Amino acid sequence: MPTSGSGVNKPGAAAGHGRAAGVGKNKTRLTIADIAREVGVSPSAVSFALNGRPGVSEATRTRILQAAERMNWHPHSAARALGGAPAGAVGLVLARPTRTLGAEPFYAQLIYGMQSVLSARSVALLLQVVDDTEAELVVYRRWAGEQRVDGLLIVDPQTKDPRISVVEALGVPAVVLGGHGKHGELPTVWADDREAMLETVRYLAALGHTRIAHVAGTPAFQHTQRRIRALKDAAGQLGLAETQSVPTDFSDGEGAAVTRRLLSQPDAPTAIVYDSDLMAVAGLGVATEMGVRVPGALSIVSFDDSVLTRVVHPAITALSRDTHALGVQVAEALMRIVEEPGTVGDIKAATPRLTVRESTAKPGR
Amino acid sequence: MPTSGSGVNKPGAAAGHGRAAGVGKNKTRLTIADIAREVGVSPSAVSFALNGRPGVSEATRTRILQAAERMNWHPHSAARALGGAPAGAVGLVLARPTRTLGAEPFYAQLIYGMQSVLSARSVALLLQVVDDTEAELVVYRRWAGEQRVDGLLIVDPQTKDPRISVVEALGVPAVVLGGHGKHGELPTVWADDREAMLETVRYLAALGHTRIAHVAGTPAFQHTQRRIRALKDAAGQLGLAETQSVPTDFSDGEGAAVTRRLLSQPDAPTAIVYDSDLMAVAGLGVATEMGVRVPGALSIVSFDDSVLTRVVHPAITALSRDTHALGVQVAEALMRIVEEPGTVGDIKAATPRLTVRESTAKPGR
DNA sequence: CCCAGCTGCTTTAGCGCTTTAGTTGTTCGT
DNA sequence: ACGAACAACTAAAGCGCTAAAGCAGCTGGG
Repeated sequence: MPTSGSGVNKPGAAAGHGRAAGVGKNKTRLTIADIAREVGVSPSAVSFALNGRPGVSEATRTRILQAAERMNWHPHSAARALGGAPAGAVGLVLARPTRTLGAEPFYAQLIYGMQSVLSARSVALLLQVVDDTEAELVVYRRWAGEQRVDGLLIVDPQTKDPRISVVEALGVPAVVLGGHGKHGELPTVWADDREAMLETVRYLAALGHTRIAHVAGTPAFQHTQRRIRALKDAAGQLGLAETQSVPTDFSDGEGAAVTRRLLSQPDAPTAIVYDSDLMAVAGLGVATEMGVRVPGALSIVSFDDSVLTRVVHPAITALSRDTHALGVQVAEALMRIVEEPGTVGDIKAATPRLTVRESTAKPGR
Repeated sequence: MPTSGSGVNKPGAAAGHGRAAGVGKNKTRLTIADIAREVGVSPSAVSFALNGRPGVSEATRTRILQAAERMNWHPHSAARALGGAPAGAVGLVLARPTRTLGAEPFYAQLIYGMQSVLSARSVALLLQVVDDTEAELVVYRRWAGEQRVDGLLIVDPQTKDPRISVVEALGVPAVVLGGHGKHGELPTVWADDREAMLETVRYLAALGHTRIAHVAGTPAFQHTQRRIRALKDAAGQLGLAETQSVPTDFSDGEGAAVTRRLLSQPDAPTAIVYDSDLMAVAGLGVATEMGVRVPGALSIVSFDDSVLTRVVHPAITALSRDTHALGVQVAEALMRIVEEPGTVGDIKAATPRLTVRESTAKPGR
């Protein structure tokens, strides 16, 4: 039912209708007609002047601009959009189970980075948080139908991602954040997770670790798969026999539970790589609780960096990247594809670099 | 020729018209006119049917609704808005220094809670992150001028908050999150910070603490002031001589620095209350680093709760509240004030309750 | 048997802006 | 000196939708 809950709309309530000619002018919006009257020209002249198009003399243009400024006029976004202009907004949908959401500073930083590009162009960000991919698709369809957004950012690409084809079919320009390849025609901004994982494992191996575990994220995510594969490949190259990847749902609870299980094994790993900072911190907590000294008996690496990893003790070695800068890159790509579709290819963001802190050391007792 | 008056005006000339309408890709939006044509009625009949207003028979209404459904039609939000309908969006501006932003799960949870109300009504959330209050005002002015939002949520009210009067002047319905009183005519959703602080101090005093410190947030925030005052009052009532509040910028860095300073004093506090979970964790880190045992030699309480406090060791005693539920309350108030201005008064949210974990105990030696 | 009073539509107007097609008044080329 | 080219405007149409007004056809009270 496309119609049912149409926003805040409450047509019935408006029945009272005080538009009578009698009483003082009801609060009307300031329009270009007002400016036109003020300056003594036609509305179209005002439009020309405001949009920097030819058709008015410099003198008139200046007078119009000054009047608009003085009267504190702003274009009515709906009126512009109706004429075919872009909506002036891009959309971001976050599909995350409640618990984990918000624990990760990643999206907040990303959004902040995006804003520095968007707000410079006066483009708004429409944000929606939903429960699952199904709900996400509904939002995309609605936004597209309502012409609310000019572009979309799709995050956390999955291995078989239904969103790609839906968004492509809707014809809304979009950028995928997070993985290389397999996004239909949509360009992607991606970081080299594989290389990052390889670097991490090489480092741990160089320290002398052979039993390395990987507390992974949701297997449905492409980047999870890539990291798992990278670990396996690295293990092969370096001759590490006992590596393992354990999938989780990214929650601190599972991170803790898996860590407890790993550390209880007869041949417990001497190093654990966590796919998120929150899980790494939770893992550190478990180690402390079990009396496993970090980094003495266990080295810990987080695949994501943030205040979290710095604030705990010992501070956690992490793969850090400039999330703010990533947001800038993403937003720029998005603006580009909105303005000139087809001109944007895949963009490689900086590879996360290992920031060594206090949680990693030679394995020993 | 059902509707378009295209026959009236120089039919020949219309052929050469602007858009590449001539050949092939006729990428026109689906409009109610299309539905009207399909069903064999006028556009207004379609409008009536879709909006559930009288003026069409039930039979026709059904046919129209089915056609709309089948053709997957969605109302063009700009067209509706232009007619005077609400924009179908509410705005939230976060003014925060980069560093601290994102470290706090609070806003993510709040937004998630708001969405459960907003998305049920198909109202979008416009989010903007800015550097300071000045920039925030600019955004409000623009959004109001562009008629982009129907309502605003103002967070972190300050002691002398310039935003209140600006927003009131703009005439945009708004709700203030966070403090009681002094918001002009704007209603507020507030939690009883004072009571929460009193409860905390009473608890600590009951444990036997007399030297209690408070690592506060930014003094400009109303809630910071309220907490500082509450601590002072509690100290008076309970006869605690050496309490103190130290303002910070909410960052983990200052939280750590202040903690270090406090613990280095000759008569170091035996309990510290932190205004944010991030600072509490940072403080815990400093204590660990300085060899001050928690809770043995120092009790720690966080004024905000989240995964953060649970994930560290020892887990931190915190004032917890249901942020998601708060988001729901806020969004409901906002929707209400948008639809029926004047009917919303101040709303008191649940008082944060002390969740005792492992970081608090009797003061030790 | 006429018309007030419905019901169920259609027509028309208009929201604020952009855009295209005029319409002046000037200046220039020859 | 006279039309052409141009500059600087104005007029008007139209984007998709809602809402007020209009208008057929029917009903039923007098």
